[in-house]
Amino acid sequence: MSISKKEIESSVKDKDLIEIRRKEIVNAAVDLFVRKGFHRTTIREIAQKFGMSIGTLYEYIRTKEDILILVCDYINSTVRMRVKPSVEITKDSAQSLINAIEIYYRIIDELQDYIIFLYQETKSLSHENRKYIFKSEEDMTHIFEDILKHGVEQGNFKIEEKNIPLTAHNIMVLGQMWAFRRWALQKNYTLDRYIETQSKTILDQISAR
Amino acid sequence: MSISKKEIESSVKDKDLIEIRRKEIVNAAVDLFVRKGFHRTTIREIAQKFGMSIGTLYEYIRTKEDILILVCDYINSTVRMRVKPSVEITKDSAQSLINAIEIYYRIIDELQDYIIFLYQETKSLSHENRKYIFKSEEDMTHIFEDILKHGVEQGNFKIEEKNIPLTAHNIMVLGQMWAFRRWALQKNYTLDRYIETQSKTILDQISAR
DNA sequence: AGTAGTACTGAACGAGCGTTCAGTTAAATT
DNA sequence: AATTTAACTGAACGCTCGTTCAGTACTACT
Repeated sequence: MSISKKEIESSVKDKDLIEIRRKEIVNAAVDLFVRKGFHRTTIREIAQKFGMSIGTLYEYIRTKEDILILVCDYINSTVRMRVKPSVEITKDSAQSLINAIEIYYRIIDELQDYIIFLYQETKSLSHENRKYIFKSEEDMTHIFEDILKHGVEQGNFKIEEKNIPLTAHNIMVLGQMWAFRRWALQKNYTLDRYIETQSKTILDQISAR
Repeated sequence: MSISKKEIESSVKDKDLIEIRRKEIVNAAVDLFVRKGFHRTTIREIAQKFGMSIGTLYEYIRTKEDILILVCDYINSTVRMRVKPSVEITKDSAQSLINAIEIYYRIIDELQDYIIFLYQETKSLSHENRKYIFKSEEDMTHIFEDILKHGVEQGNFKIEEKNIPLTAHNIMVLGQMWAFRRWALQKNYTLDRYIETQSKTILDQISAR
């Protein structure tokens, strides 16, 4: 699931302990990063937040960017792990899609601060690690692509083959927009209404008439 | 047009000179910010880039954040100033909308680095200045709202009254997505094709059948 | 010529921060 | 009991960077 975790070196030998400590690090860092941003959060704060010394912290990571990778990875897999098992592709393609959209959009609402954080701090990652985050986002896109493809095969949806990926991206971005445009949207719409309206719009668009 | 410019204090008296120097500052800063990000860019680099001393630079701004405000403001007004005059509301609502979308999406393509920058660094602004940027984005949204409203009145579009703002946001975000999802989209689609497909999708959605 | 005001200069200040490392503690091994 | 190893500690290092300010250059007015 998380490739990057394994790639970050540590001077501690005990693999289980690494797992435990890194979870503590991520838990402390995620809050601080989301609230204050990556650059404004200091190593000192992160260490202090769960009562570890700076020295020990540095036994489990090499640089501050490592923590950012851990956090980004954590957010991404949280979203993915909660969407994937709930999504099911049934014969009723429209209903499958509506379900998937609802699940995804509700998670975005719940984790909106984290989603915004991802949008804003991905750029602070090195090229290679950024690619990893994009990869993870493409995995999510595939979930929707699969539903769409299946719907097309069943004759329920009408989308040109080569537009399926684009449609999947549209569905995702219209969801993420709930987070990063909240200053406008959440003043005027409730989440329920938003989900309903957007799903209807998307379905109208692709339904075979 | 630019409220914030007037609000940033300067110890220099000559208003015209302030205008000139600030343009130089913005020109130098915009490139560096977009390339390296706000936090990684130093005052020294900005000053050096156009051969001004650090001391002088500080005669025209109070803090580094002032430069960020100037840059964000510059990007926003550039987009707005290039879209607004080109948009016209004619009797052919569909054509008006297609035109507006094309103009806006092409500018996004041209200024994609700047758009991404705005998305990522708005959070570095103080609460008040962030509100100003959101305000500016809402102004852009109104351009599309007006076209939609007019189309509804003419009986060409079929959108529920209270969904007009949401539709306008959708149109904008589907454009901006071309920039911040370029790692996926620009591999698989050309700009022309993207504009065509998205416009058709949007129009299908709102056209009175 | 003298004075005042304006724009400009860049060395110096000082605070903050990521990172290191000499040393401590405690458990495991011999 | 002695020795080795693993995990942990936090003061100290060194560097960066935003910001200031005493001083210079130049112009305009008296």
